[in-house]
Amino acid sequence: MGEPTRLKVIAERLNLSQSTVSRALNDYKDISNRTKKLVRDTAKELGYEPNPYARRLALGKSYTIGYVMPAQDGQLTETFLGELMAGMATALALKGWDLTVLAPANTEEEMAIFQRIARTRHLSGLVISRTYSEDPRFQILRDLDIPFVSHGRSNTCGDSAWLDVDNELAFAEMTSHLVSLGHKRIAHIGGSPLYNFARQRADGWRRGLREAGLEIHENFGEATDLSFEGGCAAMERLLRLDQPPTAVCCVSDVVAIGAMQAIRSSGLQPGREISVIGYDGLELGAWLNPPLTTMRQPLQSAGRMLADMLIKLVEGERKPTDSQELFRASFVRRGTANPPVTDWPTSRQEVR
Amino acid sequence: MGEPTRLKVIAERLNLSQSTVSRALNDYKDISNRTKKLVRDTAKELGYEPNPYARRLALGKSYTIGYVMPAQDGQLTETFLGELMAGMATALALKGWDLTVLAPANTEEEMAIFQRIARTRHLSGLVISRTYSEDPRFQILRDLDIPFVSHGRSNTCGDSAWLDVDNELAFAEMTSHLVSLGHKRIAHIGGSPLYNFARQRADGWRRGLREAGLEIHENFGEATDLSFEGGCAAMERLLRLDQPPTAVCCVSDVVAIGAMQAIRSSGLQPGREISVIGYDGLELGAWLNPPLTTMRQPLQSAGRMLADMLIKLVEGERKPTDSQELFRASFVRRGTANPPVTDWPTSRQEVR
DNA sequence: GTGTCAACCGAAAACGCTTTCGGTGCGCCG
DNA sequence: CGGCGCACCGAAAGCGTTTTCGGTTGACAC
Repeated sequence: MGEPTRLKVIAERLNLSQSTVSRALNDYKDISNRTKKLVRDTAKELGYEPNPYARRLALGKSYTIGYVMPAQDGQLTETFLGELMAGMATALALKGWDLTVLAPANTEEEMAIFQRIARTRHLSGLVISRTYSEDPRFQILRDLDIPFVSHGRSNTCGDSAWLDVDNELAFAEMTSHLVSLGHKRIAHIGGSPLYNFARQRADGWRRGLREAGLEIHENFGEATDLSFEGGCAAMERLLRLDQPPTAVCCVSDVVAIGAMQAIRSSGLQPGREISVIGYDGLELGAWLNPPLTTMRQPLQSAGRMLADMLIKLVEGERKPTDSQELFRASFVRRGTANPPVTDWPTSRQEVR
Repeated sequence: MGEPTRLKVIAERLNLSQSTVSRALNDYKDISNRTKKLVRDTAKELGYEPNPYARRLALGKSYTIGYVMPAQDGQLTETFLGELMAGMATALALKGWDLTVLAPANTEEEMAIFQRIARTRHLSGLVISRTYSEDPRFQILRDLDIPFVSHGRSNTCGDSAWLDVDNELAFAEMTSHLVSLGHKRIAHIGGSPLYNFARQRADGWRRGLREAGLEIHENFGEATDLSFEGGCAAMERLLRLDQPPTAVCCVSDVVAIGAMQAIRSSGLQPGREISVIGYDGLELGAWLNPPLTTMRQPLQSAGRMLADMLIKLVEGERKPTDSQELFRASFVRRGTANPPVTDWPTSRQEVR
């Protein structure tokens, strides 16, 4: 309805110039305290809010960053998107910045978006996620001189800014937890090593075994789809081994749930003959029986941190090399990680 | 690195005025075809992209809409957020519009955001979601004259624009499907009627019963938390009835999974003694055993549609009253909806 | 009484785009 | 040959800020 109030009207109302009003509001020191107060009061009274686009034009800054949604390969059921974005949005709003969403359908579109940003500078920074082990985006964004923070590291991330959870540590801990329960035959169902987090988690599993002085059976290291079916198939392969594992670390909760399914349909019970640990901390894991033991990474706080890091980067308050944050995942003890049972797999034939 | 190319440089390069170049690019009819082609070619060659903020300032339009994330009451595990936002973002990008995310922590913050938008007009429209049966936001946004589309209807939505899925129809269909399987004692585990979709779904259940000529036992109509525990507790209450139901329609998959849990822990099997149907079409429902029968609503397309509707609204190409879209949920047949077994609940005592 | 300095403010340019208005040429008709 | 209309383009204003630069006061010292 009513036209927004502009600098002009509050200037006219006070018989001041626009520039005085502007400087009063921006707390310049060559404006008397009396007029500052006067200006601020009437600004508040009239409900003045500066026009962001005029402001951005004048200042040559965009006060906006973009979040590049993970390319929609499969389903976009990533349950973490909501929390992560909420975290970013709130942290940005605190400083008057905006968050815009970019949803490239494929790599070409993503590249086109990067090019456009480089040309118009209408976004002053980006947050990218779902990083690959060899991820060309790092080099491209550096070449285009677009400030960015990645959620997840990469082999190619070089000196750029990132925030990651210590996947390797998490899976080392997961493994050693199983060791402390008495397990000796511990397998890993991982994802494609093209995904950097999958590689890190597999590394963590190996490190956990090494630190426990256990041998690494390479046929205990499965790589599969990041899906229920993938976990199912991988677990079936493990179950067909001569000496199957007594515990498995799974790259994700969804994969773990698939593994549980495979265990159950071979007549065994997850958490008894074979312990299972997932990763993600999905709520739904608690609804299974037995409820899935897992590890959870912080998301809202990660989102806030990503935003804060990027702002500092854009403002030049910090260099990329000083913007590298490693979060730690926390254990969620539920029902599928228990000491091994003694009569298995020795008595395996009888079970079938 | 390099400064973005501006109108000025391409004007100088061609010995034309800025205004000519601008009009050439915007296809004004008082520019000769020859110069239009000339201008466009060098614009492409130099990789020209207009500065969006200058453009928005000059035109007085923002070419940006906001998506108000559901307030973070509990967990933000809404699995649909990603898909919905991806749909909106892609539809907007097609027309050169931006999507910004708003994440108010509570109602006061939400109101403050609305006020600010009304003052600055820096967003030309909003998409709101998670609507309540009595939702004050409709009136407020109308009063503030902010164009908006709601994802979900409300009693208070009046003449405004909305996109909704026909919840009532879905639950009527769900119920009549159970009737066609032979069920006569069909219960409903719903959510708080404060949520409009919960009220609609309960209505659909009643309508399904009515259309089948079945009596409506009001103690078959449960209302509970939208959570696993809520579904669990409600189902336990139903199981304690003298004559328990042989089938339940659940307001959501998560609630349905809770109900399944309660059924199982009372010694019965979901899909045999008691059929269960959920709603949402969550992937994870397929991983349970038996896999959960459910209904799915379109999300990516809903997001695209929401964006398109809002653009038309903002551009004045359509009135809110002509922007009301009703989607239809589709059945996902899995394993928990089967004909009733004959020896139950007659032989109930023996089962226990 | 003149000069100096600080304190305070206004005029105006700039950001990069759109759009109105007016002004050239040219052909064409009367 | 005067006038008219058309096709094409440039100058300039405007969008709402910020910021530079300069100018006006008054006080104060010399």
